[in-house]
Amino acid sequence: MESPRLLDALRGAGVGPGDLVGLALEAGVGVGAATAGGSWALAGAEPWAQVAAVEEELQPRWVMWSAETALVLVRAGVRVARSWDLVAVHRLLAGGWRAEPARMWAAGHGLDPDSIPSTKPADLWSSFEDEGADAEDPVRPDGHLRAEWAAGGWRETPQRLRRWAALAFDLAGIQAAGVDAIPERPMAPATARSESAAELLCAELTAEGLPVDRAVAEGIIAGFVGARPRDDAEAAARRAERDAEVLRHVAPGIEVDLRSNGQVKVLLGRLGIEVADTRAWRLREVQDRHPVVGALLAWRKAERIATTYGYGWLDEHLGDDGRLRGAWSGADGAAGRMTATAGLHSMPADLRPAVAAEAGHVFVRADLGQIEPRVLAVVSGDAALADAARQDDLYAPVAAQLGVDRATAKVAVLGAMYGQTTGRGAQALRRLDVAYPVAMGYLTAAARSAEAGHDLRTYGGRLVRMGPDAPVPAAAPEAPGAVAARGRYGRNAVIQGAAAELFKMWAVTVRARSVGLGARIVLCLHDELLVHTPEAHGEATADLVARSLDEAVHRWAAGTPVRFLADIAVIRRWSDAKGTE
DNA sequence: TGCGGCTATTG
DNA sequence: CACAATAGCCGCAG
Repeated sequence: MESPRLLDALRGAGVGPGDLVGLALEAGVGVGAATAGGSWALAGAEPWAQVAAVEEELQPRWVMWSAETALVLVRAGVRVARSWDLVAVHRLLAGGWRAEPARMWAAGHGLDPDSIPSTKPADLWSSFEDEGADAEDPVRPDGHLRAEWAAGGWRETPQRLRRWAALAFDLAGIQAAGVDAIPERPMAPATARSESAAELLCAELTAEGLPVDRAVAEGIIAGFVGARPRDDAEAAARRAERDAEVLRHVAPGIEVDLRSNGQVKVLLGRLGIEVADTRAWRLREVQDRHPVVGALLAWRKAERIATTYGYGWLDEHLGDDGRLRGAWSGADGAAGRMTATAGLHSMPADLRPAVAAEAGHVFVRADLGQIEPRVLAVVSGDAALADAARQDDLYAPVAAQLGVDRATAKVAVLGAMYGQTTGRGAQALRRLDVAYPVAMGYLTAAARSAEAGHDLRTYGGRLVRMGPDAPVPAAAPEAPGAVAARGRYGRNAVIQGAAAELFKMWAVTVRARSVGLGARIVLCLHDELLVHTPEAHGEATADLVARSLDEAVHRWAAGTPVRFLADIAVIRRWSDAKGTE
């Protein structure tokens, strides 16, 4: 048991709730901490105990270089309420995805990222630069972080942890000034705090996982691909059986690799069925022409389970404790939605019955209705659309305004946000321009700016990079359609990105308010939350989720007439929830 | 072996 | 089949 010496130091320095405290820690080495009043180094094998003591007494805002620090804490059983995540805020300020310490440091100090020193020994220039310098100083004479420190050298000694924590504290101050200095985006400081908390949530999601009932999952998988094969030979036999079920519909002796779309297309051609490609919706159109088509569609579904969501998937990602784990990221490289590996965001609906609350627990499932058009109403400031967004069903008043049916109105609104220019919604789109000129103008301005290669900022202040190294056109920039593709990307990014910001604000509010109930968010799905909570607290958690939405909306868009509605249910299995709209 | 294309799933 | 994501397999270039 270590004595709470860090607590004494920070208390002595006058640290109180919400004050920034730089933090760096390494198992087996110790912990470093820093504030404006000084910095401290403490050796110790389990440095998180020091952090836990400070958290309990002082509730500071911990400055972390990345969510890796949060993951170390969570895995040691330590949860902190507040953080300033340098990676999250860097991505907000600078856009893109790359956020190594040296890059963030360079951005904060106005240094050219191309001049960041590398660790390569052949880098003579950086060796020259280092001559005569103190290797214990993490900052080089030219202002860059020393490569050896950034590559992990900061972990080596308590003294280095102290310096690393001090640098984090300094960089947080620079970033905070940066988010305060975006006059046209007053929400940016709030977004920075919310995105930081989202990184804490991601660390918890990564460490704790999603409750999955293994027996139920195996039963569902067996229904598609049969019982678990005992060895490779049996697996190959099962695979051959599935293929044979399709091939029995064609002449014997025909060799077709069903996994090769080219060969499938040739096969269909020989049967007199010409298709442009072999996508499922196209195959469905010609399903009545030959029985092999239906068999092929069923085969595709089973094949997907076999290859992606089968026994191998369970073995790789489902722990003995019944938790399915993937790596969570707080913001993708584009507009800032949360992402997760292990297929957590694209698990087939067929598998949802396997996502089951543990004994003595229930799920609270909540999903936002029509979040994107409601977000459009807020961020564009369109009074007419905001008026429509007062209703439970936004599309009903829009349809009445346009003089079209609801389905057409919905397609048109979604088309406007995605950049669709053809099809059923095209005519209604022109009516949208007349009825909601402010909202449509907002989207058009984003599209034009993106087409010209100008960066965008979301409502919450996230930079969406549209320059030469933007994530979007991977193909030649002047290829036909590339300009239009940039426009669609930018048009959508300001909506999807703002929706992601609101969603995360909701999620971290639920996280903050649910501590006393023992409720835990176990899945975030862009507009949907799944919360695992003790059975006795199901209704209380549902109320909390609803109140948290009101609180988040109030903070995100104070005074807006736009309503954000959540469908909330207390359930035992994810599949118990009614289907989405 | 790496990468673009195709396909499927989710929001 | 518009916007975003992860993931797997095929076919081809190096």
